[in-house]
Amino acid sequence: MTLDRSAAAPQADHARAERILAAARELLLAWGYKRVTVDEIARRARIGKGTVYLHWKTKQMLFAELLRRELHEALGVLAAEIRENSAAALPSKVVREVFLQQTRNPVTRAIHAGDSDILGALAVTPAGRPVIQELGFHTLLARLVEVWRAHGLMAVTAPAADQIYTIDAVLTGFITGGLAFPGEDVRPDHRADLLGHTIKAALETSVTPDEAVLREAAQDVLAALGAARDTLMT
Amino acid sequence: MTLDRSAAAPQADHARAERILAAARELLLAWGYKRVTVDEIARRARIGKGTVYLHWKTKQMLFAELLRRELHEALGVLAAEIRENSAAALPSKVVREVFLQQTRNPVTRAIHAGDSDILGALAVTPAGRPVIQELGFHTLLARLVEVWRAHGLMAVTAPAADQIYTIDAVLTGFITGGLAFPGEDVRPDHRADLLGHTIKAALETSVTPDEAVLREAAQDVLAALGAARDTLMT
DNA sequence: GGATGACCAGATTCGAAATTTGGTCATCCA
DNA sequence: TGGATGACCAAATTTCGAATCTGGTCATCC
Repeated sequence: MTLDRSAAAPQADHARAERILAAARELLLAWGYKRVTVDEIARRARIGKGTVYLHWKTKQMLFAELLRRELHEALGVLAAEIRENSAAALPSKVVREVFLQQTRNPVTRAIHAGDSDILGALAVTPAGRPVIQELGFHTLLARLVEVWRAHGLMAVTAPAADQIYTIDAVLTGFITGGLAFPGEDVRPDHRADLLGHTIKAALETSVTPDEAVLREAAQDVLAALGAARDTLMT
Repeated sequence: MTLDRSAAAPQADHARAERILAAARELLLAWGYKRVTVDEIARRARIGKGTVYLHWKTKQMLFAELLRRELHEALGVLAAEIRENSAAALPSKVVREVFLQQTRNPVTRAIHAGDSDILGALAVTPAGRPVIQELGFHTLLARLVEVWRAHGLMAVTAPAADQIYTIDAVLTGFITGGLAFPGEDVRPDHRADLLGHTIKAALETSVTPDEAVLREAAQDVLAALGAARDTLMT
């Protein structure tokens, strides 16, 4: 029977962790980070509150994992698209897709929509290491720029730091949403297109890249994404 | 003596208004909108509190005028630069300059740096009409895009609304500052250059504009700026 | 008759009590 | 006997009424 238990326990453990995560996600979307209590999460997952703490050291770490998973998933989608079509590895396409993910994903959108308190939670890796959000994203962006430059998709005449800064600023601006606009709000897909066009015009090299070059670049971009995803899950 | 008074009174009135405005500006920079009291403004201007209300109906209107003046001044600088050099009327140059004004001006910077409570105050014209800030800025931007398109400085193939949106989003992103950056912060002038480059690449027509065309466009831009400035002062 | 500051009502702040909540751990089963 | 649990605790947050502050008025004064 001990065999049974030692084999079944981790399984049950895993399933239970999933239930907790699912409950946390539901509540996060419904109430926002601050309103969600560990008690309520436990109730929804039909377990005792203490049990939550058998899986995560703190509430913050629980949510950090939730967010890391969403990010992991989003990067996965991006990677899949690039594998399917090398052209998706172009700077403008990647930035466009990041914007769309950010806009579409209910969790990131919920975070962005006022509950930025949660951002503090992201600053923790599963192991407990600090700063994943900014540093992680920034590291990835820096690596991508490096790759794009190496493959001639971006000009190497301008400093990489400037290009990184520009991408970050423009992306931020489009996500923030061109502030208060009277009347008609532009649709996400259309905004994404405008963003893509802006990045392309401002940063991509004008020559249409060779298909072979594109494929090689895509490999490196995929590698960068993979590394980022791994870091995310530690 | 009544002659003397009727001639001197408006003069004194004007000078007094200036003193009040100056005191308000000082306090705004030192304390931020919310901390500043009408009492303190009056004290600094060496007048009674009630006197402030002989000039403005409310505290909000007093600060609205202060901000409108700053904006008026900023647009004046921009106009002067364009008069001196037609090339300054190019989209990228104008946006670049707006960014620099926004960054340099202590008042707008103070507002942007946390005291957004004050933004409510901007939403009032001297007459008491509503919404100057967004609507005023947006109207000007729309008019400028119109002018730039008319003179072939911007592509007319893309919808004007898209171009307006793009400019607004990019400008917002650069002002917001490419969010949290580790380590070195890019210097304002350099950021302005990157912004200019981005706008130029994304929106300006690639052909170098003829000097004559540029001069004509500059005239229209100046007219638009003048109109905006007039509206500002009602 | 223009300037003033005491005055007022509403807004803001303060602070202590009450409540909530993240996190622990003695207890309890399976 | 080890994993699950919920009563429990300290710290944080919320409440709410009192105290204070401040925008705006107006009777008074020069």
